[in-house]
Amino acid sequence: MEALQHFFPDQSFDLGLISVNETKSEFTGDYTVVLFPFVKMLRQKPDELGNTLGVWLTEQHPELFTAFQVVSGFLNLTVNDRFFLDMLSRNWNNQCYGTAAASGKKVMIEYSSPNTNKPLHFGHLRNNFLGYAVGNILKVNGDTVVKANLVNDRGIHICKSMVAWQHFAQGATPESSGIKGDHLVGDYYVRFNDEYKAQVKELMASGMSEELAEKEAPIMKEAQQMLRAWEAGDEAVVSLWKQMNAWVYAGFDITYKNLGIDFDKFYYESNTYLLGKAIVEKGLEKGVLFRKEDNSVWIDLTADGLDQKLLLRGDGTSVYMTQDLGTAVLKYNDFGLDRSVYVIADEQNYHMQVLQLILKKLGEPCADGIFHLSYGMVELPSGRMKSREGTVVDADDMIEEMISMAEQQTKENGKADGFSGEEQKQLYRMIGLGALKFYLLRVDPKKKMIFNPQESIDLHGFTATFIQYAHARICSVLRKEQLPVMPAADVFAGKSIGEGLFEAEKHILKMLEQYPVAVETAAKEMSPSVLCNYCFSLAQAFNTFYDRHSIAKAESEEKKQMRLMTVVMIARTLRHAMSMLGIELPEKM
RNA sequence: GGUCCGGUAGCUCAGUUGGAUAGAGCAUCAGCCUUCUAAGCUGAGGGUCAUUGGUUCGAAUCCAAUCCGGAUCACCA
Repeated sequence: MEALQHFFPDQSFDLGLISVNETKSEFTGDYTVVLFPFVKMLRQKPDELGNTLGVWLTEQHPELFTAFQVVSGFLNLTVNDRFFLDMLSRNWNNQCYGTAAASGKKVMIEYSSPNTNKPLHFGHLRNNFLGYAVGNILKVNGDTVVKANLVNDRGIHICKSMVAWQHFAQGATPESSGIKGDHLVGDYYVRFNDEYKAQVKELMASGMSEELAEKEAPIMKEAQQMLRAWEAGDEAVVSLWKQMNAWVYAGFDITYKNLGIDFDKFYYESNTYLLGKAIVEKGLEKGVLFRKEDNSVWIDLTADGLDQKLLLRGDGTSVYMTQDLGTAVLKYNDFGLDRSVYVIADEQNYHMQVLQLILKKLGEPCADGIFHLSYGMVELPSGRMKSREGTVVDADDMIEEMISMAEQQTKENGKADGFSGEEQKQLYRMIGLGALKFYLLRVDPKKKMIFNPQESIDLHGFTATFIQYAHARICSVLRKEQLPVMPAADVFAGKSIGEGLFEAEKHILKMLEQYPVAVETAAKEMSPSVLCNYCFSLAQAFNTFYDRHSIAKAESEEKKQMRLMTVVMIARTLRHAMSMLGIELPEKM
């Protein structure tokens, strides 16, 4: 690209017209320049231009290009092997290859954000993996990243669990029942709903309308009463609330740890739910917001193609949006953020659009940095998961199931023979969790996805296992062969290398050279799937090479050393990329 | 009804700012282990890129309309 710019010293035309692509495999060459864009400008036939350009490039930059071919409007350039070998000698042992220089930008990524009335389910997994991975990707790409979790720890949902616990638990605790805290609390949430349904049914049987029965069910009134007591600071209620939330957090900690996920900062809605009112007051003064007759406060977004939105109830209490306004400003003030990323399902697209627009209208500086990383819902083959219908797949169960599937398949293949018990356990974890993470991250976030249990445990093809296996094969070779011991200069002085890389070798080096670009793209698009695809292709390229050429019995000592450097760099790159996704690679499998 | 998102092989998905004969994996079929790990490799079949029109040297990609699927438009969070 840079070489090309010198060919056109005349800056009168747009250099953006130059487009360079990788050459398709059916043609000879490595990179292709598309000639059509220049034709008009230079009034030359494409093929003539291609020849002139090709001759010029190979003469001026023999260190870069060794040959060219012009095929109907496309200039295919063959890159000098030396270029790739230089890249290899510079980077094969570079721990930081792919890590970008600090950008000076501060980014917060909020994800997970669970409710504290029930355990995490399968739908949360996509959120958790996505947030964790994107946070890492941004970090590697140079940003300073704060991983945040906004815990939804208050509200009617938790009161429901509390009421049911009071009625039915007879003082059961996680310790006394042996049930994980989040599951225990979740059980009483389910119990509440059962009881509520029964009461509604009963009231309707005695002649009440459904609508009225839903309002009058005693257990629901009790929960609402409890919420009011909580907001009034009632000691007994607050103390029960603290206790049950503590159980849930202990449970979440275990789940997060099992998932390999962490956070730098926790926000709790019980601390933030009152924020935002001051912002609303300011908005009223500025005249951006208006008050209706019943004293409720609204913003009119109809001019922007949206609706009117409530920001404060008539009685002065906040709604969801009010809290979110407050939290957005709080985050910004806490860290001085350049960007604030929200990992939230696409059902909240409208909410997030409105949130950003309101902040903008209020003149809040945090508005511009807000980005909604929206992802599609995870559905089962039978349709959408519904907690009320019991079709929810529990996250803890899912993890365990994946690990035991991994164990079963590993044993069937006899792959863990000679492993110690502890090594086996670790391996099953790596494979099971890796498969799950990869399965959820390999698809573009904004597409909704169907979780197919059978497919997710498949360990062939486009999976984490495939990549882990390639890594293990490399480690196996490196255990037997001496790491490159010759100085790079000596290795590459050998004529046997300079005279021609095999296609499979060159393909790998070309891919490795492109790794930093892949990281940059993944960061720019906030898409871990870019890395999934990259790693799969690299592993595939390695497998092809491995099948075709021997490392141990290479054609010359220099070539052997060069191949060892190459596979070291492949393994390092795979680890670097996969660790951003939270996937570990075993040395043996 | 308004807004937003999606529609690519039987299935699940890639496809950079428009570029050559649209690519992977799964599934199906045919080959490859006395030699560095066969959870692998090689090959075959499989397509009206939802439909129609437009923009141009050139469209899966950009524009318009239509069809199908989903989300959302709460004094729930």
